[in-house]
Amino acid sequence: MIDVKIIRTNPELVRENLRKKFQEQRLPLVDEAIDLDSRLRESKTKADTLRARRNAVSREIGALMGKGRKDEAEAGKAEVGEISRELESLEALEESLAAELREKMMFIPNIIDPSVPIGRSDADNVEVERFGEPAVPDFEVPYHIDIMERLKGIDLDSARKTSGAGFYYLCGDVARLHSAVLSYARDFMIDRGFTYCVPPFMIRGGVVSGVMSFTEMENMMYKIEGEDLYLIGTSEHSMIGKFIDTILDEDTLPQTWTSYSPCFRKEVGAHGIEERGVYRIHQFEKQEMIVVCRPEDSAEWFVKLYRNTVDFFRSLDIPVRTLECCSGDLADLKVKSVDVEAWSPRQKKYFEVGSCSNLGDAQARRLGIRVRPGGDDKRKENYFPHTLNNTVTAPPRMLIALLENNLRADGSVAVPVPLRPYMGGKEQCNV
RNA sequence: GGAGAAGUGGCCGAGCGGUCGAAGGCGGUUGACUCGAAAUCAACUGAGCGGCUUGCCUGCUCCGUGAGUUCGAAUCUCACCUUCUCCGCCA
Repeated sequence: MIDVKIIRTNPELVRENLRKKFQEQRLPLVDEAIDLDSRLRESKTKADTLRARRNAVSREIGALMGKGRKDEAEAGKAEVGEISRELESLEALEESLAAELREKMMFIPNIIDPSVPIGRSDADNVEVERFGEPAVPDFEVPYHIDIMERLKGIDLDSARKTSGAGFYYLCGDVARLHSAVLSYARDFMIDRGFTYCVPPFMIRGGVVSGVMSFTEMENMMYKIEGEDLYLIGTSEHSMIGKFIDTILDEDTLPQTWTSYSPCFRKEVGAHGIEERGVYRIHQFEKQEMIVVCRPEDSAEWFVKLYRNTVDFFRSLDIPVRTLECCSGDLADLKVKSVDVEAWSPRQKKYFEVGSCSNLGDAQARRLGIRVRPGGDDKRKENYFPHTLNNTVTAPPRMLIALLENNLRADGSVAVPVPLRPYMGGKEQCNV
């Protein structure tokens, strides 16, 4: 959600942003918001005046009662009664205008960074940089499920019976590799100065609507029946939500956290659940990183964050590239976003394994996260910090890259050196 | 799950129908004293939203959250949330 003041003072910027995102159908929202905003302020001024009068008269009644001047007090009561009746409808109007405005504002996307390439869909995303040599072995690389099955590492049939499509049992070495990747990712980020955290896996509705847009909420979140609780889609939700309604001292910034959690996603409106695979599923686990920082530092943190993921994959010798999300593919809350993609020797192309986003102050504004400026800061008033989030690694999807890139001709899979301590020293997984 | 107690500003803590956005303290900022620091003294010091004469002006809202009673609610009533203590249960 952007500041109403931007719409009030610079509506053309907001319209231009909508055009850049190919959301022309939302252009009318700008004028509607301007209109609602001015009507809201007008009715607020009116109501405030009435409230001021009511407060004054009520105070007088108190004084009169004290002096025993009952008749005059009764006259005051009558006036306040009348004001209250008048206020009733005015306050109802105020409330409905505010709700309507908020509703409109929720659908006006965040102002994207000037560096974001313009494009309609993910087909227009722009490759930024490649890291490592994408290699294709001289034997055929099977589908990842086949690799896993040969290692007796996956049971999708049982999962379909217990839970349906989009779930999995990981077994044996594959399951161990899964845990090893997460443990290694955790320690990798701790070594880079991030604080490890295991957050709640369920959060309240108020937090959910603060960290994501309504469409995302509809399409992603599982709700717990009969309670105001949702299963998190990523630990980013709990980790940013952690700061809801708080004022942070500036010297506690930047907040740099690396968190682990299972992630639950309905994947409605995405590309659907994959029948045979662990690429897009309802449940996975993820090591995440989040940063809360001063607005002027967020661009720098953004680069640092996705470089962490690149370095992580490179430490496992998996070739990756970074892909800049174009304007039309960028979620409404985001200012800028880069995907990290890993090389698939089977498909001979890169596929998404992580996503790094700068949300600007959108989440902070929705959640009421503010910063109290420190001594040397020129700012005098509390301000909204910027929030960023990025994937370190999300197995089992990440396992696809790991298995494909470390597969040998005989079907065995080499365990990359950094993972061996987490695999009891094991150097390979045998068929 | 059951029984009690409690939630007030950055923190501690008083207030328990009107003069309360809230005593007092701590912390913070500024000034005085000092070569400087400490100590001491003085002033200032919550947030959000609006208005215009943009002023260290002015109005509204906020004492866990939401409803209600009342001319008037931090203060009374109800529901919910959270915390603490005891019991039960459990990893």
